[in-house]
Order: sequence, then structure tokens, then C-alpha cells
Amino acid sequence: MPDTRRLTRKGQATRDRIVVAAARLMLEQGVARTTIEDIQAAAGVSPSQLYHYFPGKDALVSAVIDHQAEQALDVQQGCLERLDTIDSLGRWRDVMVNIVTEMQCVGGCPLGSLASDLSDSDPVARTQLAGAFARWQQLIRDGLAEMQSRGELAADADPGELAVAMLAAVQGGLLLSQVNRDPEPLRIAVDTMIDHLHRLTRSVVP
Amino acid sequence: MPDTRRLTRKGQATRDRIVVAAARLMLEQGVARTTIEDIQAAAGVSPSQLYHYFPGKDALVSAVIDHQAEQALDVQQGCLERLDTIDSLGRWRDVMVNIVTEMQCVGGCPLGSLASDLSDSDPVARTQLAGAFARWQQLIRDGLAEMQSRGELAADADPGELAVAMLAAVQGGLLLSQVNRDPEPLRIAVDTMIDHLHRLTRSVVP
DNA sequence: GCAAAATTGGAGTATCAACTCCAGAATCCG
DNA sequence: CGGATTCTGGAGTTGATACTCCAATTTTGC
Repeated sequence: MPDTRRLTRKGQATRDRIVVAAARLMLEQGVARTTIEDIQAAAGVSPSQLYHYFPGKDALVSAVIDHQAEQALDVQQGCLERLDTIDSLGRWRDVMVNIVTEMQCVGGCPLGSLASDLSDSDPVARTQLAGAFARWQQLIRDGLAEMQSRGELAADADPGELAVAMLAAVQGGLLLSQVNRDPEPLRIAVDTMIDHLHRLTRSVVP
Repeated sequence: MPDTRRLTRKGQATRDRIVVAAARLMLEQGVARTTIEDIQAAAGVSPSQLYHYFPGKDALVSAVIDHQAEQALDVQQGCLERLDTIDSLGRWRDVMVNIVTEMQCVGGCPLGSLASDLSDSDPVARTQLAGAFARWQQLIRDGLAEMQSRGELAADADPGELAVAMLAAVQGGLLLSQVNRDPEPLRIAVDTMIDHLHRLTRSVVP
């Protein structure tokens, strides 16, 4: 298990290739069903290379969680940086719907799938995932609080609770889209929450 | 693979014991991580007994899906039979929150976990699960339509879409509760949707 | 350029999981 | 009861999977 700082450029590339391949396979077929051999083949590496960078499957899973959390939060941050109007929420929804459409509804949420898969079998992974979800939730909460501070959201609304509900809508919507192979449930779930925010706004402003 | 009709009372009991044990283990640790041996031990049966009733693991998984779908819909039906007022929705939320609290947030939704686990690795299971979710959704939709027909819900609301959003809130809430080991996210997600319905009602009735 | 360190290839092992087989015991039905 | 059928126990087989080992090669820092 080499120190991350002391990695050759080539070594870093190999390590990255392994993580990316593992992330894709684990998203598509679940963690337990993804074998080390699958990952080796997909990344084009030999067993010794994989075990050179990771002590075992658990460590690799941990790296995959970090990777997916970073990916997911980057996508969010791109949209949520200015997630402070109803319109920007609409664009955020479009981005997510487009992504699942392109994936043909395979895999669901990169973080949600891992969470469902690992929460009850790997306590360490569960904590790691809970942290990632907390950051995501905070991102949404901040945007809503921003909206509230400028009067676009009712003053008595609770941004924290609304952020939880919104994140739940995204996760539940993604699950239903995955099982139905149809992006509509995700769209409907998020749209309904946006509509809710909209009504919270309008019912106080007038 | 004996005909279900030609099962001795004892045989039926053994078969049931296997399905129940498999369902519990698969909920707690996922399908792939649950070995036939685990199930044998939990049900107190020998390999030959298990393979006497099921051709293989796939068939057992299928039986588990049916079992969990029946269980879940029964719970729903108990509450949703008269899910036609805002108050009854509150009681429904209480029932679900109580269940996850008792389970200490382990496993999440019996159907949702299976869906996330199997949707992308077992097409047959995916279809089976999609059917179960469709029935669940219909149950919710019927209650909302009933409310609408008696004016407790805005006439221009779409019970079909609201049912999808509500089911997504339940699934997403359960996932967040599972990963955080805290029933609150479920409660918040469902409460927010109930609040939404409430506002849809009030904003038109006055 | 050269030694030290990092990286790679591939053959090999130990374990475990799914599934099989068959003989013996219990149960049903007349 | 008694024969046919259903049910049960346990040892054994096959294949796959996570992981190891070590020698050969490339890269790095001076």
C-alpha cells in the first residue's frame, strides 16, 4: 500500500483507471457481484497491480465511495452553486433527468446504490456514505437558505427539512426510475418538490 | 420442484421457513452476500431440503420478492384501505416510522432494497419488482383520487403524479434513514409530501 | 548514468459457495 | 395397515474468487 504522495505519474494513472473501472462495474452490478477479476479486465491490469495499490477489496470499495461522492457533488456543485431560484432548481432537475436518460436508467444514483448495498454489511462504508449525503444535503440547504434570505421562500419554512425532503425525492425518484427503466418517476418526484417550494413562496409573498 | 398444491402440511411449513429466513437475510445483508448456507442455518434445513423446494437461488429470490411484496402491500392496505383523509396519511406515516424504528433502520424498504440490488443484474426480478411497485403506487393513487372526488384535494391536482412523488418520498426517506441510522429523514420526507397535499387542498378550497 | 524505488506480469493457492446424489424416514390416502 | 409419495440428512463435486509470491522491468532523483 504505497503512499499516495509517492506515486509515479504512470502509477497514479493506473490507480485511477482501477477506481474508475471498479466504480462503473459496482454501479452497474452491485458491489458483491463485482469480482476483482472483472475489475482487472475492465481496467486492463494484472492482479499484482491491483493489490499493489489496494490492500484488498474493502479498501477499493472505500476508494470507489470517495470517487463517486466527489463526482456526484461536483455535478451538484455545478448546478447548485447558484441554486437559489426556482428556475435554477428546474435546470438542476433537467441535468439529473438527462443523466439518467443517457444511462438508460441503469445504476440509479452512484451514491444511493452504494448506500443501499453497503449500509447494513459494512459499517465503515456506511459512515463514509452518511458523510457524503450530509455534504450533499448541506449544499441543497444552503441554496434554499439563500432563497429564503432574499424572500423567495417563506420565512417560516425550514430549509434543513426541505433539503432532506428534496434529497429523498431525488433518491426515491432515481430508484423508481431504475426499477421502471423510465426517467419519468425522477422527473415527477423532483418537480413535485419544486412545486411545493413554489407554493411555499407564493402563499406568503402576496 | 414439487407442485405447490401437492405439499404436505409439514412440507409447506418447511418451504415457508426457508422463504422467511431468506427474506430476512437478504434484507439485512443483500442478495449476493446471502449464501445458501446462511439460509439453511437460519431456517434449520439441509441443502437437499432447500433444493427440493427451489431449483436454485434464482427461484428462491423470486419467491422472496413475492413474499416481500405481499408483506409490504398488506401493511399498506391496512392503512391505505381508508387512505382518504389528511389524518389517515398521518397515521400511515406513523406506522412506517414505527416499523423502521423497531428495525433500528436496518434494511430499509424490503422492496426498495431488492430493487436497488437486483434491477441491473436480474431482468426477471426487475420486472417482478416493477409490478409490485406499480400495485403500491396504485394503492396510493386510489386513496388520493378518493380524497379528490370528495373535494379534500384540489380538482386540478394529478393523483397519479402525486402518488409517484409520495412513493419516491417513502423510498428516498427510507434510504436516508438507513444510511444515517435515524428515522427522522423518513419522517421529514413523508411529512413534507403530506404538507404539500395539505396546501394543495387549502389553496383551492377557500 | 546509476542506484534505489516504484511498477508490472503471470503462475499459483486456499477457501468458499452453489449445487448434486442417494438412501432412509416420515407422511398421506385408500 | 400398506404401498406410493413426499420429505429429510449428510457427504461429496465443481467451479469460481479473493488473495499471494517473486522475479522482471520501468521510472525517479541525484
